[in-house]
Amino acid sequence: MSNTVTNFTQRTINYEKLLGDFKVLLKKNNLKFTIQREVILETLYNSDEHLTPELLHHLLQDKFPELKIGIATVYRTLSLLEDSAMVTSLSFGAQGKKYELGAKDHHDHLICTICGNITEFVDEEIEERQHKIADELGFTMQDHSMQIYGICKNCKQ
Amino acid sequence: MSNTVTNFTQRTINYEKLLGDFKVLLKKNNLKFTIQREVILETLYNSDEHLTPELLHHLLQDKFPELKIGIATVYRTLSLLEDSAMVTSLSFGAQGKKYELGAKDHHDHLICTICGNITEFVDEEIEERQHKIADELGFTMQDHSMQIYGICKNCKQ
DNA sequence: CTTCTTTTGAGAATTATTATCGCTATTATA
DNA sequence: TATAATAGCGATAATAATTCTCAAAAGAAG
Ligand SMILES: [Mn+2]
Ligand SMILES: [Mn+2]
Ligand SMILES: [Zn+2]
Ligand SMILES: [Zn+2]
Repeated sequence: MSNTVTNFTQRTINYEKLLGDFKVLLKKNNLKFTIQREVILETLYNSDEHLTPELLHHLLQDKFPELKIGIATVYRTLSLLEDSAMVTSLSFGAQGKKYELGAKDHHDHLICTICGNITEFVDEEIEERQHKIADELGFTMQDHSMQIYGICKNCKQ
Repeated sequence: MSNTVTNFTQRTINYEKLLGDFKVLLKKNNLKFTIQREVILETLYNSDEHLTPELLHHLLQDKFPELKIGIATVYRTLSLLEDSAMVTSLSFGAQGKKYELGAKDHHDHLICTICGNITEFVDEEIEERQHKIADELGFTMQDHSMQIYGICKNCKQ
């Protein structure tokens, strides 16, 4: 059990709970609950992918054309959600960031350098070592991110 | 020994060797050995920091004002060096990349979220686990990067 | 409703990075 | 060393990603 690599695909929180948390957060900070913020949260929730702001914006335009959500609102809301730790971002070697809802359990990423696909995993041994290392070096650890780059099964053919 | 966290500060290659390698690399690819490429390599070698292209450009302007090195040359040369695996880059949550000479041994990073300082470390246990994980998931691992974010000793006061 | 405040979309501005181009420096070779 | 061929250079224009500005619209509270 302690040596296995686990793949996450399941959500660990339901949408109603998530939305409730979001509303509480907003109220606590004197922010308003807007339709834009709601549909952005919902769209993130319903996506299993890691989304760029641009891709998220396209999804929103497709699903909610009547709202005409602006790209600035997407950026603003992603920042808000990230600051509140409701989403996390992943920055790649090259350009841009990708966001995902943080309502999943913590995990790290295996990224195919050819097709760009991302496999998620978590390894308890590594998680433990990270804490030990931060302690030893006098850091109060807040977060960490780890990416393994390689060529996936498909791309090896 | 196998449970210790090691801090790297020393170089593992001397400059003459590095420069020789660079010249070989250039010749092999029909690229020319220019004074700009040389001083960029030298400046990277003499810096212990992780440099942004912009900061590197400033350093070059200070040390070699007569060359009037352009920012485009800095970007071009960093890309060349990265493609040739002579430097590696680190991309942060927010904006931009930072580069460092890859002539040091491989290591990961502990980054202070307040002052931005970077501590380097390597942990053999983690390195091993990373290989195992890639194998298990059918990836041919090419590289990896790991950052631990936290608050450093100084900033805790 | 009315008032007060926050948020929004559009588009301008900014920042980081890359592309273009005419001139210059390097390299190979005679 | 002189010459010719070619790659690299700096300046600057162009792009791409992100942030800012601002007037109008929407949400919260009473
Ligand atoms: Mn993920
Ligand atoms: Mn480093
Ligand atoms: Zn792939
Ligand atoms: Zn610090």
